[in-house]
Amino acid sequence: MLDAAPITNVMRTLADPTRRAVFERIVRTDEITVVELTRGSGVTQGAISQHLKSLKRAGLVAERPEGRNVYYRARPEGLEPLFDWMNHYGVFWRERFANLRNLLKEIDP
Amino acid sequence: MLDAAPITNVMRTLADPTRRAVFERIVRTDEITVVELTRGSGVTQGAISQHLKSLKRAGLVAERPEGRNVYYRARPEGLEPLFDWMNHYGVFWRERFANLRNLLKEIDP
DNA sequence: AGGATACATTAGTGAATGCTAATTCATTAG
DNA sequence: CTAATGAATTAGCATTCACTAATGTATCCT
Repeated sequence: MLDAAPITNVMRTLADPTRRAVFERIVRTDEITVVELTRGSGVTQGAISQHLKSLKRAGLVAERPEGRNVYYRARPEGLEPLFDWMNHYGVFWRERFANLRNLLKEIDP
Repeated sequence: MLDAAPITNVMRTLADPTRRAVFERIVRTDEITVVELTRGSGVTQGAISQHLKSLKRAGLVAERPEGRNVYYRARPEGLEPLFDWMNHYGVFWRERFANLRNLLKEIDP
């Protein structure tokens, strides 16, 4: 069985549309500051900082402070629990599909 | 840009550990009733029914009533928004992920 | 130094969430 | 028919969540 905690963290973090949009924007741009992220986000700078904190806790972003700016970048490894989870349950479907295919082969030669 | 609504639905639905465990159990077993799902779930039958309602709304499961039992089975296509999202933003696992996605496409009738 | 800028943090608030307990509805068994 | 079983639904409750407004803490600029 997969460890549930990291998957839950990643999923819960990305489930919120605003926070996921922040993450997506960080992924698209190589590095981006908080003010830039706030611009056009529809929420306050404080809210953005809170979302960044969540993303950081989930291992989805990393920060690089430089002067009074803080540059955020995506951490690809952070998505790994999600990938593992999907890979794990995709395998189940493959097995079932293989069985179904064999079954159909037997029935209809 | 991807449509955010289905991804949000799927992610929010699978983010809860209890509900995700229910889904995982449905995936592993081919078909399963509500009493069976309730057994060893740690929550009430009512709670399970509520989780099943969420899963159904998200397109992740389908039901087959038979007598006074209702059999639930997984709907692989329900995970497609999640696959699409990861395919778009999880660029780093592109190859691994593309393979998995093609696999599911074969399964999908 | 003093003001402005970038970001983080806090308290407080309304809304949503997951749960239980109890009820309801439908179906099967004795 | 009556009792029991499977499942859905409801009301109520405690907790969590996302947000704002305000404040705090650096850092840069003149």
